[in-house]
Amino acid sequence: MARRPAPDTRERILDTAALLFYDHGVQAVGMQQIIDRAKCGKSLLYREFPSKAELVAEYLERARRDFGRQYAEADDHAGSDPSARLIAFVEAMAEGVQSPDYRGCPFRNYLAEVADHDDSAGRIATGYLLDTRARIENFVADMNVAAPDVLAERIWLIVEGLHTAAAHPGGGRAADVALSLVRELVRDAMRV
Amino acid sequence: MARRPAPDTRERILDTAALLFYDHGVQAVGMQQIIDRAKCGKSLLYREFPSKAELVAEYLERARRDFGRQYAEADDHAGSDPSARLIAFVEAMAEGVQSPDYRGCPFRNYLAEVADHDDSAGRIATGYLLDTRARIENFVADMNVAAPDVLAERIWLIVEGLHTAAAHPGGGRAADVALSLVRELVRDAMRV
DNA sequence: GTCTATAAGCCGATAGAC
DNA sequence: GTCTATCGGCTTATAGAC
Repeated sequence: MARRPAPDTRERILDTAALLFYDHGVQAVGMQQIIDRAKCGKSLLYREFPSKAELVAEYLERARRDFGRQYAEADDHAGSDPSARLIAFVEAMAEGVQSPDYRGCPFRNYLAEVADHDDSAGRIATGYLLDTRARIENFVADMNVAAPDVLAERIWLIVEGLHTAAAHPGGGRAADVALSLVRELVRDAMRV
Repeated sequence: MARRPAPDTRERILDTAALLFYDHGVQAVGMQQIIDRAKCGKSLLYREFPSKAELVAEYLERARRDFGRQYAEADDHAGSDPSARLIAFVEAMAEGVQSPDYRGCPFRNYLAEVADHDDSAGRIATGYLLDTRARIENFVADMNVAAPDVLAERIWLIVEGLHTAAAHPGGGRAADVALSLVRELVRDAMRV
């Protein structure tokens, strides 16, 4: 018999690739870099991930799952009031940008650096954005406010700004600013 | 003497490079592509721009000048009231994202795709963002509102969101949303 | 480990104005 | 013919892929 495959190879490679992709951008990272860092051979990487495009897609897909889990957990603690759930969702996103080595949202970064949004990874990234936006719209729709479309559009704009501003110089307060503004908009919308 | 140099060579190359860089991202565009499109030889490009990094820096520097001119023109028509000048500034930025082939802010895109912000181009991009933010802060400071820092931070977040959201699917209304929200924040801040 | 494509950058070759 | 702006192939490194 031959050597048994290490069980966590795929995850280890994906971990390594994810770190590099996030820190340096997808295009700037070569397959050789990932191989060196993951301490695996080329054939092993290419057995698990048939191409770089596939590896990138898996990186984003896993990020989507991870984010989805975080948001689901935040939602569990938020009770059933739609406005509370909305705030909890924005809080969870705001928490995500607070890391000192935050370098932007992986999906937004991918869409900014790759022009073609119709490949596999691009569809995951745009899908994530559309899902996030739809989630906000659904929460707002359940809130019975006067102009739900306006409120949802505004919150979406702030969420976009949150992820972008936090990655820029002097963006350390973006999370607080976004949260306070969303809270105020929600409060005002429900008061009327 | 001998053959005269074509007068607009440098501008033509820079025009071509700018279009390609903006449409496909800086990293995805090769020097050969620029050479082919600009219908010039390699030596000519390398005589005008000693390296790709220099060419990218010139692309961003020219964009900064162009944007600066647009904003200065908008400011000329805005009168002297700081709140009107602030609104005019945001209107000018909102107009900029309305193009059907808008693919994001060139500076923000560059920072998203290149991790190292300490090279020549990166300093131009971060400088542009810091200048824009400072301009907003200065307008707000001149407005004599109760909490100028909060207002400026909020408007900056919305401006970041404007540029990001407009490049994403379904972002066609981002300009209107951002403008109406900024107008409302300014109005509320001055009412109190 | 090797192979092919392509990147950035360099230099000999070409050609057009005097 | 000569001088120089410009061209396009060449070199080396590195990419992705088998």
